[in-house]
Order: sequence, then structure tokens, then C-alpha cells
Amino acid sequence: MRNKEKTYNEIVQTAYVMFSEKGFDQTSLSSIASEIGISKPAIYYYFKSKDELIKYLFDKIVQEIQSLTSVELETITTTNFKQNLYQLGEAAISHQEKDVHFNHLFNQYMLLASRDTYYSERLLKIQQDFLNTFYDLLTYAVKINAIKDENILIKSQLLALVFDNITNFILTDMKLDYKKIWIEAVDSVLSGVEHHEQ
Amino acid sequence: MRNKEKTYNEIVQTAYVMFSEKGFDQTSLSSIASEIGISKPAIYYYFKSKDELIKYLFDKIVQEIQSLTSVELETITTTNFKQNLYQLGEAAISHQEKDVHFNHLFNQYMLLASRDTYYSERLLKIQQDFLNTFYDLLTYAVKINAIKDENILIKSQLLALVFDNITNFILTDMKLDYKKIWIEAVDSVLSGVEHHEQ
DNA sequence: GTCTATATGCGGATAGAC
DNA sequence: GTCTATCCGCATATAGAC
Repeated sequence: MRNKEKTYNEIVQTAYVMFSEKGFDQTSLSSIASEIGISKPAIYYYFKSKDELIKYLFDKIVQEIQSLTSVELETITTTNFKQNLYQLGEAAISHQEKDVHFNHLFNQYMLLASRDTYYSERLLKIQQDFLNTFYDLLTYAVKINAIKDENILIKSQLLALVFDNITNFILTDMKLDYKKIWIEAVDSVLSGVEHHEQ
Repeated sequence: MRNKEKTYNEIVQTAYVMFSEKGFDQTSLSSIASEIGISKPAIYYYFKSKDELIKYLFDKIVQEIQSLTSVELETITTTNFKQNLYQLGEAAISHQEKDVHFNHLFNQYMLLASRDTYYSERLLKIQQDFLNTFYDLLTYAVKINAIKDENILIKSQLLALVFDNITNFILTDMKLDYKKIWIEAVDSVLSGVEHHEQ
């Protein structure tokens, strides 16, 4: 009972790392097994096929993304709105630095999506949610009078694109000051619509 | 002689499409051969291995990128500077819509880069060139007095990130108004540094 | 639950005929 | 140049013992 759960977790964790580093096709179940120190058929006790293991990890990643990009609108005020946006970016950048495998794996699922509707349907929904997060945030900011209601849709999409590609660029080993870029993005996009009390 | 060149081009073209659609590992040389209507060993007459074919296509893509992101600074003036930036984005969006395989394939090379220095070294250079294009453009704009010299480095990187991710998002089938997003990006980023003659 | 042994198939690559 | 035939290795997956 104890061991069963332990082996299961080891398979999931090892697959997560190896798939992200070598890719699905270049990572055989044998190599995962030997990395853990078990035999290949042992994996089949927990997952009925390689594809099922790949799909299982996909579900885990989907959950992770949803929790990462969610925002509690109720906590937003006129004064802390901009800070909240800054922090959203910083949190994503920190997460990316902590878990380098995350985006690598995610990018592989993006490629799978182009030839498997199982993934494309779910990813489209995630991406829509992701865009909506920014749109809802700006809409809420309008509602509480933090910003003016000008071009909010496009501005939210622009912020989402920057946010998303920052995490991608981190993978490429380009050493840029991503936090500064994100701050510049927020400042630039909002500069035209901020209310200036004077 | 005639046929030799024809077969060669068919291999390159078919591989380009199939690799982008199915991925390198999921596209066997046999499947490429049968798609063309030749036998597998015929491919080996032109390319000594599958890896060599993959690398050959990489070189083609690298050339394409370099020509796409190059800008003739000499033609830039104070009045047409912003228009030039707009057009840079429009050209990329149009190109992406014409050749959907291009970015799919490029993304696969990005993944290869994480486990093969042959690709990572070259891609790092491309990405650096890409960032420099935007930096040079803004620097030149400062020189000809089109914009003020404030935070130019970060602003150029921000524009590059948006530019790059627009082409990625087009692949995901999200139907956004990418041209508007790009215009908003240019306007937002430059709004703080433009010279307003009045 | 985890093992050894094995079935089965497909991949890259080459030999050698035409 | 392009073919048929073939080698070799490794992949997924399963049977069946412990």
C-alpha cells in the first residue's frame, strides 16, 4: 500500500522530468523504468499505455496553469490594481525559474495539439481562459474606476501575449530583465487609460 | 539530370510539410518516400541520414527568418518610422498566414535546441539578432530624432516579445485581431517617447 | 506489485542488382 | 538514380511466474 503509492509517484515525477528534457518520442518507458530502478512492465500496472501516461501529465499541467493564472478580483482596489498586475508577472517568472520543465512540457503538448484533437480542444479552452483572465481584470479595473474604458479588449490581449512569451523566452537562455519588461508592458499599456488625480 | 533535381525538391518539400504536421519522430523516411511515390533508399541518395535532412531544413528556415526580420535603416525617416514598425508586423502576420508550416517547424527546432547544442547555439544567435533588429530600429529612431532616448532597450525587447508571440498565437487557432494588437503595442510603447510637434 | 521472457512491429540504414 | 531485399536495434505491449 505504502510502496504502491510511492512507485506511482516516482513514475509520474520521472516521466514529467524526462519527457520535458528528451521529448515524448525520445523517452522510452524502459528508460523511465530504469531511471527509477524498476522494470518496464511495472509501469503498465499503473498506466495501461504510454499515451495514457502522457495524457495524465497533461491533466496535471492543465490544473497547474489554471491555478497560476487565476486572480481574485474581489481583492483588487483602485490603489493596488497596478501592483496586482506587476505581481502576476513576477509570480509567473518565479514559477518558471523554479520549474524549468513546466514550459518545455507544455510546448510539447502545444505541438501535439496540432495533430490530436484531444489536446487541441483542451488547449484552446485554456488559452481562452488565459485571455479572459486579463480581460476580466481590466474590465474590473474599469468598473472600480481605476482606468478608463478605452480599447480594453485589445489591451488585455496585448498584455496576455507579453506575459505568455516572457515565460517562453526564459527557456531560451536569453538573459533579459524580464521583470523590467513586464513592468514596462503594464506601464505602457495603461499609460493612456490611467486616471490621474491632481 | 532534370529528374534528379525534381526528386530532390520533392523530398525537401514533402519533408518540410510532413515534419511540421507530424513531428520529426512521427515522420518516418518511409512515409515521406511513399508520399512522393519513391522508395526509402532513394532518399539516402540525396541525404546521408535523417538527421542530415532535418538539419538541412533547419538551415533553410534560418535563412528565411533572417530575411524576414531584416530592416533597411537607411530608408527610415522621422515621418515614416512608425509606419515602418506597423508594416514589419503586418508582413510577419501575412507570412504566417501564407505558410502555416513555418512556425510549427520552427517550434520543433526550439525543442530540439534544449537537447542538442547544434541547434541551441544557432537559435540563440538568431534570437539575439531578432532582438537587435528592434533595438537598432529604436536606436536609429532616437538618432534621427523621431523618439526620445528613454528606456529604449527594454522597449525594444518588449516589442520583440509581442511580435514573436503574435506569430505563435496565430498557430493556436485563436481568432484575434492580431494587426490591431500589434498597432496597440507600437502605440503604447512609443506613446511616452514620441516627440509631439505643436 | 514486480519480475523475466517474449511477441510483434517499425524505425534507420546498407548491400547490391538494374 | 532508383529499386528489392535485408540487417539490426529498439519501441510498445503482453504472458505468466513469483
